Amino acid sequence: MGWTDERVELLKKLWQDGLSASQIAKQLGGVTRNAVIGKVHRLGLSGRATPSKPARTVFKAPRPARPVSAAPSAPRRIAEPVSSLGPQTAPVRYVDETPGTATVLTLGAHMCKWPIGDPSLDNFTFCGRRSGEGPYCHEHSQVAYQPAQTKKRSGPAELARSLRRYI
DNA sequence: CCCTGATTCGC
DNA sequence: GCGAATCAGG
Repeated sequence: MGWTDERVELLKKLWQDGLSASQIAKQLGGVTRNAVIGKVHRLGLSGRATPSKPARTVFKAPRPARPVSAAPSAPRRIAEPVSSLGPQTAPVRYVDETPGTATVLTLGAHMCKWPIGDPSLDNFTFCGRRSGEGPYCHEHSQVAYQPAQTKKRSGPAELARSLRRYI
């Protein structure tokens, strides 16, 4: 298939709508994403808010490093919250609150290590509030350590299946 | 390994 | 002009 006026027009539209090359290729049909990209370049279109990519190549925000004052040795291990429990865990609705104030650098021994935000982003922080014995503060502990799914599901079949996972 | 766009280069 | 192969990155 060649690039008819219609197809080129559609390509332009989709590209500037923010679709990825592969998505456009799939929608146009008969072309690969390489063909789409090649055409895009030839048309002089390029640079665009790409989804799923900050597209922030060049400058990489030179880690300013916060003031920091305490916690000379921050714990390395990052505890991860248990999020995969049974189906349906809507009840939990703490969320939001005050954004974490602790960074991986300022995170102290007795600070809540509940992750706030996307760890892949640079504004990622930890809850940072006081934590007791465990790694999390009172509130986040409740979220992290939910009872192993209360009632329901306790039949022989379920039990057998759940046990098999640990063999 | 999935994805993204960018570039090259034989056709 | 075209696009597969390849590159560079998240």
